[in-house]
Amino acid sequence: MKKETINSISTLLATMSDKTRLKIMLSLLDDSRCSCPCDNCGSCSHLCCMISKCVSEIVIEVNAEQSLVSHQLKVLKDAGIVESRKEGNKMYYSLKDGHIKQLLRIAEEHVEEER
Amino acid sequence: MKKETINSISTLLATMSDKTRLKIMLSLLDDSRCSCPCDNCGSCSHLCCMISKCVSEIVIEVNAEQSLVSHQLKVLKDAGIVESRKEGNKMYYSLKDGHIKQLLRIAEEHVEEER
DNA sequence: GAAAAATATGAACAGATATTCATATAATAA
DNA sequence: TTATTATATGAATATCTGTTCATATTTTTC
Repeated sequence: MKKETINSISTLLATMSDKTRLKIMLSLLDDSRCSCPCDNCGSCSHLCCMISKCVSEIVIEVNAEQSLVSHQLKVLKDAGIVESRKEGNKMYYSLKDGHIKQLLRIAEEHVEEER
Repeated sequence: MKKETINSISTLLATMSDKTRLKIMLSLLDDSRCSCPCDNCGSCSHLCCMISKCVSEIVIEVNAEQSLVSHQLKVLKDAGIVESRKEGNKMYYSLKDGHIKQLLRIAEEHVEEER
């Protein structure tokens, strides 16, 4: 495997491992609002199941300071994990692709089986 | 999601994100010696595809100091990512389950698509 | 235009951890 | 028994980074 690939995987996993960022990602794949017809929303990786939330919503859900959430959203965006769109003075963030969802699901499976 | 689960996922991903440990894990899922009949060894998560290598083999493959490899193998073992068995004065390590293989494969897919 | 709301950013600090060096332990060989 | 090989471990250091605080920027509302 190429050195560059190893570096990228390392960065991806390190970025995903922080607790604050983990909570942010999990709040972005919460499918409570999802209307995806796949009947499998909890575990699928369809982009249509990716919801978007503005910063202040995320701040409430992860129960962290606004500046911290903004800092970490920037880290997630720079890592290519989330994307954003502006609407008025609000900024909406969402997971960028289904791989993140898959990674989180498998990681959860793993730790659940470990106990 | 439970706080404890989030903590465990965080620890798992942080443990996997270190470059030295990543190289160790990748060397343990290298399937060049695998004789699995599944015809899908590169991407399957069968335990029969998990090979085991002794410390000195790993040291050569990841090109790191012996003490560093031993330190990181301990971290991986404590995290439940690898398991070990002793044979004479050699210690053989292998990946503990298929989830790690899946996580690495999806992470690799993700970073390859990003470029 | 001024105030308020929403978000971003810079600097500083504290805590964590990867790496190295030296050395210890354990098993094998001579 | 002594030497050698294989692995593990403890301590120290240096680097990295998550968090906080203060403040800046941008948009909306009054």
